[in-house]
Amino acid sequence: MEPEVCMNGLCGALLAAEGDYKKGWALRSGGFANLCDKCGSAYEQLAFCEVFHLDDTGWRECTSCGRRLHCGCIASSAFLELLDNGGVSCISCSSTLGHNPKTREEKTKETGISVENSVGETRSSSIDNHVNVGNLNKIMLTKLNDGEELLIPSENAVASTSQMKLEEYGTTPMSLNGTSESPHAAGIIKYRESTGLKDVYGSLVQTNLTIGLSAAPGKPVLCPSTAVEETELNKTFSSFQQGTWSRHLLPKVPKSILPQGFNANPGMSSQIRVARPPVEGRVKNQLLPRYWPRITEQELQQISGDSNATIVPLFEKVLSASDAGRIGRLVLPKACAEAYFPPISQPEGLPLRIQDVKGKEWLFQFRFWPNNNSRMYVLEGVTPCIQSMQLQAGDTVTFSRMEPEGKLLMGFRKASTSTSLQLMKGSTYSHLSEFSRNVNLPNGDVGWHTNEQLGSKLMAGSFPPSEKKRSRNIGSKSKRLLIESQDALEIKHTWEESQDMLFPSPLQKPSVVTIEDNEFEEYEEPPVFGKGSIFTVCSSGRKSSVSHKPEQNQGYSGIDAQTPSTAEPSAAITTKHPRHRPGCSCIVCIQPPSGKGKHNPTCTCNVCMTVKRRFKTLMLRKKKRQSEHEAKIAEKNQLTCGPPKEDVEVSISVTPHNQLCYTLGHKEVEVGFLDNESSLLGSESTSKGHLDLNIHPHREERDRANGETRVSMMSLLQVANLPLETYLKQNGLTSLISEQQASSGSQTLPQETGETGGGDEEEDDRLGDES
DNA sequence: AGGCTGCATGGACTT
DNA sequence: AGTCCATGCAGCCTA
Repeated sequence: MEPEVCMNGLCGALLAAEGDYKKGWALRSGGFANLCDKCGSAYEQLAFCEVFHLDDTGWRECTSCGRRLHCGCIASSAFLELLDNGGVSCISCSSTLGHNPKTREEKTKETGISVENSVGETRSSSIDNHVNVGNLNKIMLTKLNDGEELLIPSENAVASTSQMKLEEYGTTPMSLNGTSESPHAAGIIKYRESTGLKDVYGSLVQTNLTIGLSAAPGKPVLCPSTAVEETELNKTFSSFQQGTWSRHLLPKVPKSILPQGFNANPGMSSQIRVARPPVEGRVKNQLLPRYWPRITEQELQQISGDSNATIVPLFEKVLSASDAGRIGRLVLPKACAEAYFPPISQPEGLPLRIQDVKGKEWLFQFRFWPNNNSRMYVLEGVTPCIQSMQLQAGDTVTFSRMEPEGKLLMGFRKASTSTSLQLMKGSTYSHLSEFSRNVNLPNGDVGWHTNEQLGSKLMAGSFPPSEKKRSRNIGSKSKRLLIESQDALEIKHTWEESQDMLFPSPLQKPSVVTIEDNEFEEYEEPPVFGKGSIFTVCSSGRKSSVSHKPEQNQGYSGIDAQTPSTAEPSAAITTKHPRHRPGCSCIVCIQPPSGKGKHNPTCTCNVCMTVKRRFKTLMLRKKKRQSEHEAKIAEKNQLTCGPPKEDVEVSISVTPHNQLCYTLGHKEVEVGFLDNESSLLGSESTSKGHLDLNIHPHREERDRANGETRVSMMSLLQVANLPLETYLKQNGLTSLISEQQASSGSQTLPQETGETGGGDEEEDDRLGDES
């Protein structure tokens, strides 16, 4: 399909070929996505005038459900004129054509900026935050509510595609003036709305406003833009470190982002979380905005009680897993530590008294470690304090200073309440407010990131790149913690899916235990991962009965779904394998690459050979253990009728994805995928007898209407009892025969007959060493 | 054995 | 290329 031109043909923008945007929800640079209200899936909407596809009417189809979606969102509204006939045109075309802008204006007057988005809901914002996009290189925003001017220099222009990276926040750009100075607004705002989860917040507009104000009234105020990256903010804000808070400039929160029942009112802006740039000049260019203390105006007002003390927010930090862990060491941002904490010259540092939200004083050791010719500052002994605050990874600790005493204060903000709940309650900084009832706002600028994390933080399963930066710091554990309460459902779902991957020992029948209306199969033997299990819920519960459905695993990636860690999603994500290097042949590193056809059955690459070796090892081990097992059974049968415990220590399973796994105790190891048409352990008539390392389980899933394919334990045992050579020949692994012969008695066999525990690791290590 | 300490490592990010 | 920082881990300490 040839790229099309903008439907009005005036701006000349090339529109994406259909195939480009229908590939899925994966975002490309400059693109953004909307969520389909029907299926919740995202569809890609490319940056307007860059590549933006409109069909004849300006509607598009959800790539998932086919539902037609309106090309409207708060961002695109900056560019689009929603036509009466349902079509869409960009503002430049619209203005040229003389389209009556009142359509949107009127909507705007009703609810601020009000544009129907893809789901038909009304996204609104204050009219004062009227979207305005000027030309690409220069934007002048004028006449704020109070008459102050905002000037966005060209180098920081909102629409500077080269600099603006709004996706850093996953937010919706908004500018701040009430008049559009640029009738030919055809700027491109790089914008990404969070996608990937069927999240109630996914459709919420996120607003990110960052404004620098000079203290001098009347002067043009440099505004780094409503959407610039942090570095830009840093640069720009450096000019305003000594400015004053300008509460009047706080943007109003779009209704749509507010919790239900939260009515917009003039005080609403007070609840916008503000990232304050550092108040002290010595770090103004060093402290990343992520460490800027964020505080809502309402919180400030709460703090501004009747106390005479002045609270100076210094910085904040999202707790990492390490910070919140039991080690009790809180890594301090270097710049923050050097800026706000006493200077230390010795690694031992010095004790630091910090008062917590309850007024309790804690004594920490503020010290540093030499690190790469630099320093790594830590607060030691924070565990009791963190536990006292019930903080977890993902929560935020805030450091402030009480003036004039200079006492350090430590507040916190729970991740679970840092967004909508806090907006609702407006008590985010209530902890901090306990410090004082009166605060003189430090001179500073306003840099606010309105609900920057609303929604984007929720993308536990698919953090948008915009959150990459922040998520990096907090890791997957933090992702878990950043999940809103509503997303507990997601966790539960994952848990269910994990349950779904358990399968009882084939040799034992599970007993059913009911826990909180959920019926669980209780296994005397450890369940096997990678096989289907039965997860049921009582009739009184939420679900009646859930049998195994391959589709349920669609949410998994091909790898994750089969790895044991899937049962612990966070663990699966946090594994970074820092010690793994190229050539590592551990089971993680040799995950079969996706894409059928990359590996032939005769492929002798490291991955294939390792898999084959392992399979061979498995078979040998299986054979040996089976013979031992049978001997034990015979022995036990003479004494008792109880089933042998060792039965399922080793098992082979074929998942519904045709994935061949073997399980050692609790440990499940993926071997590879069975060829689509073959059953590795099945009948000879259908077996091609080779491992296909590249079949994507989900693709196979779709092709396979029968659902799961399982091999009975007995057949596995039969296979295991076959002479290895026979088996290998049957299954096209003849190459391994010669290999085995070559290596028999030297390396493999002695180890194969060794201890069961750690056998895989031993082999991994050996293979790794070999490689 | 388990906890603690100090350092090393490496990915992510910045310059 | 340099820097930051989250985290792993070896070695030491302690119960």
